[in-house]
Amino acid sequence: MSEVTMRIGELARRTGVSERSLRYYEQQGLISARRTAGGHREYDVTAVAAVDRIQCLFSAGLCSSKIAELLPCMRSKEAGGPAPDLLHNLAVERERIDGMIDRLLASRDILDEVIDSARTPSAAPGEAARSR
DNA sequence: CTTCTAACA
DNA sequence: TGTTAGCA
Repeated sequence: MSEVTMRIGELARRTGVSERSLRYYEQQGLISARRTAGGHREYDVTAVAAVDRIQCLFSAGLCSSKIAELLPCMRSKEAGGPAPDLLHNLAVERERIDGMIDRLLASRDILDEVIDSARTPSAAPGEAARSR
């Protein structure tokens, strides 16, 4: 079976994130890794899920600094609760993501229009009706 | 061969 | 980010 720890090469392979990016994540304080006697980064299996979540947040448009603030709030309940303005930032990000979702749905509708018309030669979408 | 850091044809 | 250099 797979070991409980892995080095950067395997974490990169398992997450699809480049080793370069993994080291960058660490510089930004997004992930942590202990070092072997030789100075090589050593990750435990939970790092895979951690990197996946970071990627998820990055793809949603959050910058590394926001992600860095957000992550610690997931591990355990901060003594005193999440920072006051952090909560505000997250609400703003949430609204932005809602906007992205709307645009994605609209984009999908446009693709569906083309896909559907290709299946049914009946009508032509938009004005692109030059089907040779 | 793999990883590390630092830096840029 | 990629990629490369020079080590360990």
